[in-house]
Amino acid sequence: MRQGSTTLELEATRERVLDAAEELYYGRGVQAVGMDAVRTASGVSLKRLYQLYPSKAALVEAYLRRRDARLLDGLARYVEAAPGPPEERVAAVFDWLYEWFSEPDYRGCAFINSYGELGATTPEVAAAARAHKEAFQRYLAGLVEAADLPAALAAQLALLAEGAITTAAISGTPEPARQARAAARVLMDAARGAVGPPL
Amino acid sequence: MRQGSTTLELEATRERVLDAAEELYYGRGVQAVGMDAVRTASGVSLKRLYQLYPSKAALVEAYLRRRDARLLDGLARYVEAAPGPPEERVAAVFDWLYEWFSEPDYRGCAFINSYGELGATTPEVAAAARAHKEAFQRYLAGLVEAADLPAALAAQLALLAEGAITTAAISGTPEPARQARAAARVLMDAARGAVGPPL
DNA sequence: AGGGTGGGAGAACGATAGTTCTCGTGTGTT
DNA sequence: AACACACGAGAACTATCGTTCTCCCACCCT
Repeated sequence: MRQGSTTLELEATRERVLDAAEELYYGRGVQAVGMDAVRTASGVSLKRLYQLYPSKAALVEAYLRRRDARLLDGLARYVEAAPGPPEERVAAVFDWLYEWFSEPDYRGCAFINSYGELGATTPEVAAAARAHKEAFQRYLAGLVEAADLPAALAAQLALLAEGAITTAAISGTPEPARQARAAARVLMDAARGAVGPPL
Repeated sequence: MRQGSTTLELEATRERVLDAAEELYYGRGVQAVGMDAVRTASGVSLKRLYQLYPSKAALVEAYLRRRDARLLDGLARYVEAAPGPPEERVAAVFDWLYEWFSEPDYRGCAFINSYGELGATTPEVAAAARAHKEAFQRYLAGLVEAADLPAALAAQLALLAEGAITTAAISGTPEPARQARAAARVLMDAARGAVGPPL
């Protein structure tokens, strides 16, 4: 424990590793990326890498955990900054999606991708995907409630968002965010028009 | 070309191989399944396997091609059998989804899963996913047009369906099909109410 | 009946990946 | 100044996988 081993530097190295891992895993898929690629991209030696994360599985878990937190934080910050009535905040979710889809390296939802790749063989990955989607739904449900809209609307809006996420990835255009936003507005208006039944 | 080599038997063996490959690839992910597992599951020797499909990539392509055809055929047959006005056929799409999601081994859309796993490294897989989703959208667009609904509705209904597909996979329940169906009906009603603008 | 051919089982081969080990070097401590 | 430790670079080890090869048996035709 001489030099470079302060807790702070350790944490900074962890971040560097996660930065590299995230870009590689998200961009190419988890299985397609070896530990050596993470080492090269991060500039952290294999030895230190395995000190920080005792196995690739642990690194993958950390990648998903951080991505979950960052995505939801980013969404919340974006929505919080959106002006207008609560209903407008719900619509802002889809604007956020549009910006996300427009990023040049957009390749869909890391959790859905990981689920398809590893969900069947690695229960932790399946659990991470479930947790992430549940957290997203909870957040949406909060917005829906704040807008005084029926609770059942949240699940429907989530479906639109999820559909937009995969459709944008596969088709390669951010347009699905717009279509989802328009559909969301129709659903909200309809729910407003008749508060009780139409679900 | 003696025995067992008639074109018919060849085709039957191909189907056996594809049956095994489909179950394994869909259930565990493509990368997680080796050629040896396909050989064991199908009972077809490695030599014959490589005669029928010259590489794993070729087998994967055949798997996706057949799955594409079967899914869309199954959907079309289901919808065609649905009684009622054209609008009811659109709703039937979501009933079909519900049945699909209820299958015990349901694990989401093979194309989305393959895209997440291999789309970045294997352009053929990305293309297959795109083609499949486009075909699905085209089919939906046909139903929407037959129901005299605005064309833009098709994309929105597709988003609901896609969202339901991944949400049902990750959450493990078929409920998203119901929620999507309800939302679809609201969208259709709204489009009917005001034929031109609300898109 | 006998030989040649097709086919099956599984070994073999080369590549890749996850993980660990070795070696050399530089640095802080005594 | 010398030692001890930590670290980086990369080899090494093991397992797995895609693909091919070898060996052998059984069958069909003459």
